[in-house]
Amino acid sequence: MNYWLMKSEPSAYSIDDLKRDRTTLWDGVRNYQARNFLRSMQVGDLAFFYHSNAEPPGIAGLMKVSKPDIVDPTQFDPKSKYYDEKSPKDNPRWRTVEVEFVEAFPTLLPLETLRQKFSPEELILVKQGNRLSVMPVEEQVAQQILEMARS
DNA sequence: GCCAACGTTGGC
DNA sequence: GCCAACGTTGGC
Repeated sequence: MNYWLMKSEPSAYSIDDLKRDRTTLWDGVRNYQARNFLRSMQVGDLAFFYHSNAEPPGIAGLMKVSKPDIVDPTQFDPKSKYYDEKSPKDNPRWRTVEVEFVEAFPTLLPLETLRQKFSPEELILVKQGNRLSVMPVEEQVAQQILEMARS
């Protein structure tokens, strides 16, 4: 079982939206490194739900991978903002996963707190200029995050 | 809204 | 394959 962190702008889709929907398809990721992480996710993996471009930004909750390696349908939808005309139909470029709501933390764990607690080596998220929207989290770090978030 | 830090594109 | 120009992300 692996831990991950996935970013979403809460104005587009928040932890409360996921709580309401119970599951969602994490579509729209158009970065190869993030795509590769998505492809390596397995059912039961846990992922932190990070609110980016928020005030303040931070980790809002936890979710679980419920379906692995799904072809992202938005790449073939000309009306979608994630449409990719260059993606071959017989070899889709963009994959993703379905995630399931696990919990919303009592209070948001702000990026600032994470910066104080973890070095960039421990948690890629806090590396300056990091724009990756899907990233792995070390198990030890994940445990500490859970402890902080739940207390 | 600004802009630094990226990732991508395309000419050469 | 290099790299300048461009577009995007996301903290502030």
